[in-house]
Amino acid sequence: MSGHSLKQPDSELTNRSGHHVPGTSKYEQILQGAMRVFLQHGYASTSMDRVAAEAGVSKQTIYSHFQDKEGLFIALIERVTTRRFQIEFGPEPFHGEPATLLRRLAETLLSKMADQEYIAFIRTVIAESERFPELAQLYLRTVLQYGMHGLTTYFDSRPELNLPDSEATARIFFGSLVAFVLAQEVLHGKEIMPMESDRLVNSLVRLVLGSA
Amino acid sequence: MSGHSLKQPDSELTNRSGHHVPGTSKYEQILQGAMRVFLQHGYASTSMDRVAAEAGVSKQTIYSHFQDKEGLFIALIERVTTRRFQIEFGPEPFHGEPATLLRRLAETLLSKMADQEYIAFIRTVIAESERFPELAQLYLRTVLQYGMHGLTTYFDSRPELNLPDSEATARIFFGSLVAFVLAQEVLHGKEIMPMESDRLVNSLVRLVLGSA
DNA sequence: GTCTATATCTAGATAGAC
DNA sequence: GTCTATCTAGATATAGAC
Repeated sequence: MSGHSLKQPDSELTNRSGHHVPGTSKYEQILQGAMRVFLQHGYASTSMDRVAAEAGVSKQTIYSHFQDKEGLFIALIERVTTRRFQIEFGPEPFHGEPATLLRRLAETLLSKMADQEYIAFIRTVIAESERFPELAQLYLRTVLQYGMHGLTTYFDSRPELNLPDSEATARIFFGSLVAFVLAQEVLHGKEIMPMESDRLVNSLVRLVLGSA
Repeated sequence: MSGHSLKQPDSELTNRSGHHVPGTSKYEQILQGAMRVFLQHGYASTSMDRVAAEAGVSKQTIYSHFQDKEGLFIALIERVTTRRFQIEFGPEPFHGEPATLLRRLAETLLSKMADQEYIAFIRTVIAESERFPELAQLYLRTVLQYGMHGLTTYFDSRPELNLPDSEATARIFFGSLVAFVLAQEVLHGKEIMPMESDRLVNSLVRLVLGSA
């Protein structure tokens, strides 16, 4: 809650205290351990002792690389957001015929988000979005905005689709998919109200193309 | 994590230990205090001391009404899910012309979810969905399933809408709205990628009606 | 049933040897 | 930079008086 801030410029080679850091084996080890523990139990329920044990280092080693628990958590979520869980839609994701493109986009997104680690990651970002609002916004910028921009631009290049508001339509497209994963996976809805993701994708593609 | 389970039958008049309970002033007081603290700070970061202070009772009084911290949290979320945050769509929510009905439904949902307490509530349910999966499912059943059933049935009664999959379409409808609130409010997206909710509603209504 | 006081444990963070 | 050992605060839960 204190003086932590998101680093953009120097994030790869040094941390705020100056002693550098990544590339170092221990540093990576700590982040790996921290990822498992934080994503599984959440910020507050994770102890530094547990992180140390999971990472196979001593607690003091963690504190020599990171300022405190908050600093470690921020570094972890930053890393994981901008690298591991950056959603790549593949090469030339926003080219092709509308029906093919939309279906491919939807299926790619759903398959990337189907991973258990990704589920835990989303849950954690949402859970800590009040304590760490900048991390939530980083997630939105990194993951959502790229897709939004690409799809909006694509819609704009296809006036024959007859979409009155391409940006709002892109929101509906991604929003439906994210909400589906949220309900089915994060909130354990698939056990009590199952639905094949194909049905969602089919209807979604058809709705968007329906105005043409 | 232990022997707690969701009570369905006796939830209103007794708790598991048998000494009954609601109606009691202290009991309500505790739940009120617990709501403020738990929804603001999350489960793990909330201390029983803080709940006691916020509720204006002693800690031991809490333990005489609730088995432990988990029991209190479960009772709280159950109560709040089934009463305070049950989304009512008003009288005869699923009657009328499609365009009017869909718009009214969307606007009702968005306005109910715009409340700060509701935002905090959703965040908490998602945050604790791994520790308390039954609470997440209770939320889905209570809030989502009612709307899903109503809208799906309505779609089925309107074959002229030409919707190939009414259930999937209802998912898209509610999903878009929930995801919008999640991005804009919970994840603080409105500061970095603002969008008027009217634009979403307009496009959503038009998409659904577009196949007709 | 309700309070004050307390037992017990575990957390984050640091000291000091190597 | 890395470890073991430790300090101190705050947590859950309980004991015992009224």
